[in-house]
Amino acid sequence: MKIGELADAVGVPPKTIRYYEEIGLLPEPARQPSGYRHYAAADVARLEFVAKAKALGLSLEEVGDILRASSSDAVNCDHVVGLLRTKRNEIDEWIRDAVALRDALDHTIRASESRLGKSTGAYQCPVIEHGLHERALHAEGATH
Amino acid sequence: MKIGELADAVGVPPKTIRYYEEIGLLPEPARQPSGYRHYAAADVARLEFVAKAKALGLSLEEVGDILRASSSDAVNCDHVVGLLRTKRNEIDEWIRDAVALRDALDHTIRASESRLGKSTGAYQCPVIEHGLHERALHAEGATH
DNA sequence: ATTGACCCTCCAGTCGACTGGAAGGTTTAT
DNA sequence: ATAAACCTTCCAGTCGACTGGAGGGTCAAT
Repeated sequence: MKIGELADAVGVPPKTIRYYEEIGLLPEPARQPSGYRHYAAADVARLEFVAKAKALGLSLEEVGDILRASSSDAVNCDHVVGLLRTKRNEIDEWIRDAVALRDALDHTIRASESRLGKSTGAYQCPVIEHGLHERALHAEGATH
Repeated sequence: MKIGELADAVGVPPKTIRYYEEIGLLPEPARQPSGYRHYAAADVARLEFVAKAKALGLSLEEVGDILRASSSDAVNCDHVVGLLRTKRNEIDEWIRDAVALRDALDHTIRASESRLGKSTGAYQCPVIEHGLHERALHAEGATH
């Protein structure tokens, strides 16, 4: 299988496949006499795994960790599960921040609507004068 | 007020303040004869606004939009509220994706725990063989 | 034989929000 | 007077995950 076929099979551009190889996510494939990369079924599986893990929100580095952890001879993969658990908790935290942020914006918007046009301060805009200033304090650390 | 004092007052490094000036978030300040930037109270307010809006999850570009919208002579700021509403909806979408992702990981983790050590396939790891593969389909588009 | 689609490598650029550092001028404190 | 701590500009680098393009080789079909 050539790189374009692998690309079509998995839905990942050839450039990206070469990039994954470069950063060590995919092993260096065999080469045809022409120099073309030659892939086998196992490569489809591995690339698919990368694509899916990425779709699940893991970074390429994390995917690499998992791949390295799981292709070591160990049958044990506590390591991998631990990684996933850590990731899960990170996402959970992120959700909490995002919910706080959304709620802060809701407040800001509602408050602003009832005050529209009644500005007095420097920015001529109640959103800025009243809205964000106070609510922002509750959403700190929500940047991500 | 010199840049370092403004920096201390708001908790933003001098470098970052110069950067904000460069990209137009802050106006060019007055200069002392020495060439040092000279800031007034209004600059503290504006920078604080930037910092807080950013903490609320807005990009610097979005902050710039708001600042431009609100410092135009219009008392009306439907524009700003509209911006916030759009942002709110975006965040809401993130949250839905993230929750789906977290739930997928929960499933994966629980399933893996009950299968630990019972691997048969190429990667010697049930997480990869059984876990991510199926669940990943439900989490597509969750990358952010 | 020639076109066009593919493949190769290598280098550079993108996005956002900074951050680091060099080389030099100024202010403040001792 | 001198050192430390500040300020100035400008240029380059960082992170992650690619993407674009130049310049060239190969393969399949007409």
